[in-house]
Amino acid sequence: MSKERYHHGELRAALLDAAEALVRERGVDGWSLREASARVGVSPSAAYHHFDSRDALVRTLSERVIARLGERLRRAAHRASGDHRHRRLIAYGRSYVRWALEDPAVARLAFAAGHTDLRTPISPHPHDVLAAELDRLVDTGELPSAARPGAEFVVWAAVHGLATLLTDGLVHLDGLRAVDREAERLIDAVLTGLTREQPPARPWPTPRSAHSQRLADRAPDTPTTTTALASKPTEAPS
Amino acid sequence: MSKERYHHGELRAALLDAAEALVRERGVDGWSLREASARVGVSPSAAYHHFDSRDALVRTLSERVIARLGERLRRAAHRASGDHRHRRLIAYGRSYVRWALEDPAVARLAFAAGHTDLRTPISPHPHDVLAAELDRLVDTGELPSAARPGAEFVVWAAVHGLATLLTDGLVHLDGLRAVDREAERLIDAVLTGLTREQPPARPWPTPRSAHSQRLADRAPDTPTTTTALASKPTEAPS
DNA sequence: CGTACATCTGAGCACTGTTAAGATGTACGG
DNA sequence: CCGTACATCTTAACAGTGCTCAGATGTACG
Repeated sequence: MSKERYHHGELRAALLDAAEALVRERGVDGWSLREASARVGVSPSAAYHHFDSRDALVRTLSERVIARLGERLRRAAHRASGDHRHRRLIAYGRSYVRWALEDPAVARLAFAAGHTDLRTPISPHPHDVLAAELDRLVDTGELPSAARPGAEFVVWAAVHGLATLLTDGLVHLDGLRAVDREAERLIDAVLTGLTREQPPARPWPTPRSAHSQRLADRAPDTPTTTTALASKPTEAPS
Repeated sequence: MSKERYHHGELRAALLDAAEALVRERGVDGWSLREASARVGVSPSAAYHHFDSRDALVRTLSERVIARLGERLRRAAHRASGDHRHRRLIAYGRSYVRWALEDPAVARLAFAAGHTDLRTPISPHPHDVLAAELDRLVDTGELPSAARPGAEFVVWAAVHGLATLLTDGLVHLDGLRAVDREAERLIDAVLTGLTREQPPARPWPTPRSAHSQRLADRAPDTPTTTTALASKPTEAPS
């Protein structure tokens, strides 16, 4: 399955793999389509039979990576143990940040601008996994349901921000332990903050379950929050 | 000061301006050095007498933009009024997010990877402005001093994360009002969370004033947090 | 076996960042 | 007022890029 000239093969997947490896090795922009093609053993123009453009290739890769992250986050939350109130979400946050740090270039590519097609659904999207966890928190009474609507974006912002600051080199923490602690502290702070939130009648669309705040079903009058890249409810990743 | 062939002129500044405009118009990567040179009325290679590479140009621009943001944030915090406990920091967060949304491409460029030289000091760095505000909060007794060390990174992560999610199109809020409310909610949650933080003896380097957590003075034993792009205490921007 | 079709190749276009050598204007001591 | 020194900018060229298009090549299937 290696030496053979591709033809009826998995050129598409092979190109994605090569591109991902190149991003990992040389950074988000330190590679060319030609290079990926060459690495796969194919002429530069072959790629254009599988992707409209280099950008399309990158977008597809981004989606694949995000879906993998989503799966990882879901598993992390489900496996979470301990006696901390917020253990599941702390696991979520820790896993998110660790993922970004393990592969900074790929992480950066995943969320880079323009890769969000709004229309393309992503399998277990990190946002949806988070929303599900928050719903669970409401069910167990650990989060007042009044605080639920939109809470996903508060938590996501916090986690995503820490990950971004770290991968972009704006903040540096020495060692994985320090990173874990920081993530934990952040999640804990945000969640207790949300829990004790004054209820000054925030005009949010009525509480909903996860996988809901989409472009489609926006509340008509109030300003509405929408997520790019929503997903079909549940689905195993490739 | 216009038609004249540059020579003894401000080519350097003019190139930065042209590049910034191009980024604004066509996105972080939708422009070339040659184009910026042409717009300024100069040959492509002229730029190389002022910058080592295109990347160096971008780095310099990034620093200029971050410094401008820092100044803006400082002003916003100082001007803050109202009776909310966290009004100054809410103003900070709101201003940060608004800035990012006003000019998404430029904001993205500002914090993009590799532009952080660790060595180059940035005039009023957003991090330092934030740290100063947190110190103030401790002084007025609104934040327990035990929660102070490292708090800057928690708050920064939250704010930066919201800004990033918005500029990268991962989350969409309809209207500036909604954005402001979200920023407010986020800051408020994080700060109350930090305030009520259980004191499980977090091993942080002893509390310090702002402008402190640098590469230089790290606590020797505990994992240490350092910021890229620190700054001289105070200084008017160009 | 031969035709239809997806798949890949080769050559080439306009463009990029970057370098080297040389032209050009500016400043300033005689 | 001249001439030399120097910073500044230009011209020409390099290798490499994304992308297109006409054609070669292999694969499947009647």
